[in-house]
Amino acid sequence: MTSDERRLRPRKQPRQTRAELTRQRILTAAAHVFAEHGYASGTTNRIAERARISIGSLYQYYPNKDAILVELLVAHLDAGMTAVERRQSEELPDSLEGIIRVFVRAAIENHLDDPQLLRVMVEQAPRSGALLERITRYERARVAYMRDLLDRHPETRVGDTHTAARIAVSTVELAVHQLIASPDPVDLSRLEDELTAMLTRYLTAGQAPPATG
Amino acid sequence: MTSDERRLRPRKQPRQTRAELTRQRILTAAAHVFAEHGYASGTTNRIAERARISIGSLYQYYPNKDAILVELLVAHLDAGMTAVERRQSEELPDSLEGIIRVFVRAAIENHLDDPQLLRVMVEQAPRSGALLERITRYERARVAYMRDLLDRHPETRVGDTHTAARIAVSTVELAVHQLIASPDPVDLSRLEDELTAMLTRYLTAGQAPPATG
DNA sequence: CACTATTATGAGCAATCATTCACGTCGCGC
DNA sequence: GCGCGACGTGAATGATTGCTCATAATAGTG
Repeated sequence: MTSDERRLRPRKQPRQTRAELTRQRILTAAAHVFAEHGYASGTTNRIAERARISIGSLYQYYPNKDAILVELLVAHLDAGMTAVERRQSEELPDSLEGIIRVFVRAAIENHLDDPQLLRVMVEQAPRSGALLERITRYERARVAYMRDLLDRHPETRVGDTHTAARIAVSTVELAVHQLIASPDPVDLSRLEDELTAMLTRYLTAGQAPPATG
Repeated sequence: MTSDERRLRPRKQPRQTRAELTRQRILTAAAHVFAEHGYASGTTNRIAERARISIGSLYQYYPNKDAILVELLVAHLDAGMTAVERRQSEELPDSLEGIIRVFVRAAIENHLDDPQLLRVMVEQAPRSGALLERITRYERARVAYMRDLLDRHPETRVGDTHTAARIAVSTVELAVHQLIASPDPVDLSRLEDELTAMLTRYLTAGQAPPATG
């Protein structure tokens, strides 16, 4: 067990259902509070108040404030990864455009949940070693997955699939994030179409797939 | 004068050169401190210490901590806007690709300065009314400028130039930001080429410009 | 030099926050 | 129903922070 893990893990494993419930109350309360006040002003006391538990109980399950945000973030990252993988294996699109569209759609849906919270998690999360490493690992996994898709697909027309994958992953993630959280949000289906078009044309070097009206 | 401006403007107009120098010391010190510690931990006392002035002097010129970051950010935004406009009028590229490339290059150069500080400014800046409105205004100006270019250019092949401009501006800004600040930064000239290619193919619907090898 | 406006100082205030700990309350096996 | 460990409580603590204000130093002017 690293010192980081000791600093982020729950201090106590719940043994009664009562305890598990309290843990959950804390998490949902924290999600609301962070989304509304940001990380710095999302105080542990506010979280406890919203969860209707005492501040002491909060510290029974989370050793410090960071650990709460980390748990929320990890849950979100996990959800994102599994969603992409599940959908890719479910929908099995043929064309590269279809594959890209699945990616884009997954990203959009992943951001609909609670854009405010997401913003806080991505931008204001404490950049401590453990979390940073975790995020980097997810990022790499996504890029590797994308690169693999590109390498296998015959429509791909880019020289360096690694760089292309990085650009594609970043672009989807960030553009969706930004344009949904914007004060004047774009139309979602249009966003999906445009991003899909942009990336597809980029990755296929603008060559239309064979036999398409 | 709005209440926001009263809250962000310097408390006192410098009348002696000594004062102007102090203001400048504060700004540069703040840039370093924010870049190194982030906004929350970049305390006013630390800034004063780094600037080698007393904390009291700092508050002679900035009514509060937010105002310092705002001044840094506004300076950056101004530099970005004028750089794009200047270069567009200097280089006068014909093809849409050339125009896009100028955009991309300007964005990249704008980010080379101090990526850490930029990150803090973009992500952790206080989302107070005045600043938010200011950022939004700049964003709109950039989008409008881009849209105008698209509307005028014969190679443009997108239906909704407004949405396309929003996506293009966001993509360039964010991807450059992310990929330069990454722990494993991409090669800059490659980034320029790839982003230019992606956007050009998107905006021209993948149709190569006439007479190009 | 003397006088005033401008600039500089830094100890200290008031507020906030994360976290602790000594003490209750509850659930469950016997 | 008793005893013990699991769970819950919240006033209190210690540290940090943004910012003020009474006072001192300095520059400009005659």
